[in-house]
Amino acid sequence: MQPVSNRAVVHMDLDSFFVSVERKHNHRLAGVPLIIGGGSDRSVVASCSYEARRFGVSSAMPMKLARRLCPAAIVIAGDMERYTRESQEVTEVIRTQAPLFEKASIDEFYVDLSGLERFLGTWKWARELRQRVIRETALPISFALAANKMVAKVATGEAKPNGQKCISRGTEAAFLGPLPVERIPMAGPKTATLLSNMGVRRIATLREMPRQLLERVLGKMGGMLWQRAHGIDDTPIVPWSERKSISTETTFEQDTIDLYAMRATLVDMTGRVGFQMRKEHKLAATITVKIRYSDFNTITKQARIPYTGNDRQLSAKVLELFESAYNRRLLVRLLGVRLSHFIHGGHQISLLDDTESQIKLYSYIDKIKIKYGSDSIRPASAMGSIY
DNA sequence: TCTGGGGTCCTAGGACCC
DNA sequence: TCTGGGGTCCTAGGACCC
Repeated sequence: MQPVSNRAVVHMDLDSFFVSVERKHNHRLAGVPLIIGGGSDRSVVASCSYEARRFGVSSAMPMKLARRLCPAAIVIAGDMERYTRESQEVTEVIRTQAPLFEKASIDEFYVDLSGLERFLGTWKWARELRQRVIRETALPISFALAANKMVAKVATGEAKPNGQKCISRGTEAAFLGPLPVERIPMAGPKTATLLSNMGVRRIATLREMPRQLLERVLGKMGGMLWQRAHGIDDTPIVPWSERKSISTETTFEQDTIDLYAMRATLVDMTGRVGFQMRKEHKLAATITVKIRYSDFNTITKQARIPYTGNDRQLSAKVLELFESAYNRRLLVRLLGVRLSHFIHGGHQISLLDDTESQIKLYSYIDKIKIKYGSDSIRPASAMGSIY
């Protein structure tokens, strides 16, 4: 017998969030095809309005192509700081109402209403929360209510834009059945192609597959897909989790073989991730350097280091990793730096390498960055950086 | 039409230890 | 003397999400 889930989960998703924020502040943008994305030739679409989608524009599409598909579209660079602020406002509205919620991304939330069903109507509660968000933030939002996160998320996708949906207990399989498999979260293009080659396109068909077969072909993912196809998902609502890595990447305007520029860019990026890490009172034990060549081949080189928050030590290791990884005499498209394996620690612990005066100097530099912005000060070695 | 940037999690092989 | 088996850590790569 199937264990009966008694959970009640609401998934809420702001409709084309970046577009909605822009329209909120400029009413002339209403009703027209609108694309948010970088101005560079190499950037991609971050968000687009439904009017633009009608021309075939979609998220993550190269801007070049998007402009060609919809030449009439208004293109806006976008302002992540503003989006983050507006997202925070929505979060606060939900916080005042929800007993337990998870912020899953800048525009997505899960609320756990398990156990409250006997005391209040969850559907009514969720509808009222949605109306409150719309009223207090002037941003359109959709939601779905279901027995678990996965079904709720899929249902929100079906409710969009500006809609709401309830999948009542026991009807999960019937709801999911006709949908294409890629509608299941975590079933991306690769998995969808693989399943399609096995003759599986709809979730109902996936459900008929022997679980062992899926596990053989897709490993852990296979078992999870099989469960999800049946509407089963027991992942909990997690209110907060500490981030496990800090990274940054730069795609050059034009591919380069200029070693001086590449090294300077790496030092500059290391300074930025290092600064962010210290702001969060973390120290890293792993550094990863990423190189993407012009042919899109991508390699990463990672190394364990003694816990540090020191830019000089981080940069030295980054450059060392780069030298050992950069072995093709080929144009480079992208460079990346990532810090991970953190421990909590407000100050330097690498006393062997850091004199007291150096520690003071570095904390002074960070204070300047906090006051005047992280670009206000940088080492001379990052001066050739091509931003 | 050549494909951003910031993340998470999984896999597989090798090193190393007992 | 030609060879165990389990556990854990590390590295590289890849799929996926927003």
